[in-house]
Amino acid sequence: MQQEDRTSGRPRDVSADAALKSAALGLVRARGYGKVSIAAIVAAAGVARQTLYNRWSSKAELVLDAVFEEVGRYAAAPIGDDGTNAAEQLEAFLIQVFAHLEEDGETLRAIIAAAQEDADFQRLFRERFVLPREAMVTDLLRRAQARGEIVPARDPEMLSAMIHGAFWYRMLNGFALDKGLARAIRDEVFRP
Amino acid sequence: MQQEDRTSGRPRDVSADAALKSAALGLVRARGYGKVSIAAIVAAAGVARQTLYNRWSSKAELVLDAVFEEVGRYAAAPIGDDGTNAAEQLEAFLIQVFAHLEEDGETLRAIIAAAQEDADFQRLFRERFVLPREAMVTDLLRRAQARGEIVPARDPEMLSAMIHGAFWYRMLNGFALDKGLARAIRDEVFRP
DNA sequence: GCAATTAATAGAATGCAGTCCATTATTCAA
DNA sequence: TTGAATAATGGACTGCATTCTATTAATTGC
Repeated sequence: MQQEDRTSGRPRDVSADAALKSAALGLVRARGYGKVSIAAIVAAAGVARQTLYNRWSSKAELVLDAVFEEVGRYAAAPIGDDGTNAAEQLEAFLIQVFAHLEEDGETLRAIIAAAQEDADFQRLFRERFVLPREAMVTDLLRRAQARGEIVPARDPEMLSAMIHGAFWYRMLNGFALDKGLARAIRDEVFRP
Repeated sequence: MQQEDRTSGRPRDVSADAALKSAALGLVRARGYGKVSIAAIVAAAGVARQTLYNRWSSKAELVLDAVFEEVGRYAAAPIGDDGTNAAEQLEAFLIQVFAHLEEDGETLRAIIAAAQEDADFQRLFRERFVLPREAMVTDLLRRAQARGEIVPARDPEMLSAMIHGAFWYRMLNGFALDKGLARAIRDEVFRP
């Protein structure tokens, strides 16, 4: 989605944006990404096919916007530095993420797949979705390191990649993401 | 690919198998998975389209066979327990894997993508490719644990998932896999 | 009003994976 | 030699994402 202010010409129908995102969100959650066609989305939104492609350059981009605009709220704010220690914070974060992925995990897998087939989309997804979430964990670990809960020798960036990697790897290979996994990751990161 | 011994009927043309795998391997490495069509593969192999689908049920299955039959040799044998310690063994394993992925990383990414869109293929890929490689690292870590190089409290399975996860995550997000990454993973696993 | 500009629309066109079909080929068993 | 079984083949067919085209609609500056 790109915007630009023009001085002449017919203006964009702003309601089409919301109609398309809403249609995409509803259909993808109801039927699954692979079962939803562009034709179905534009029919549900009541717009022409080209209207979609005037705003997004692929189905994956639209769905990224639609599903993860709402999800942008989940874990969008940096993990709060509440009274608990970093181990508790990390486990709580993972439990929250896994709970959301019960709803949207199939869509996230489809989006990761789409990113492998389209370099532009890969970049968009990385900047808009992946890196911000990676940074949340990195920051959590850095703060913990500053407080002495993690020894200075460890590398928060590498740890964050290993944490995210662990559940991506499990998810992409068809395993469920449950509280046991959250606990196991926590225990490996904060080993005694 | 499934086999069955029959007592009558025209036998499979065994040369078609090799011709198809060879054509797929050459084309995918030369042009990239996404740029190679089924039509191009069967034309290069000199067989009819249906002949391919008599043997494999999708392009992804054929390419999995074609590319990773050869690669089955790379890191196929359990990591040798040579004189070195586990940290060295892990780093050497990762360097070897990353070197092979310089050639076939794009194909692996395409195969991971295909696995997200087809549950049957996901299972095949997991059993034939993912789990054996995961087990190699798990075994390495278990042996190291038995020798006392890793404290008993740590979980080799979780560690192995974090190790593989770390480079999958990096690879799927468009980052290069280099010796620096191998070293960083080693250092995090065998932290002082 | 009129020209220029950009959007929305319906529908056709393209390219590709995977399926279906009719025909021909090869083998085994009787 | 013939029939049953299965394979190979060429080509048609389906479903889908994405692009292209021609037409109509809404806007601004004159």
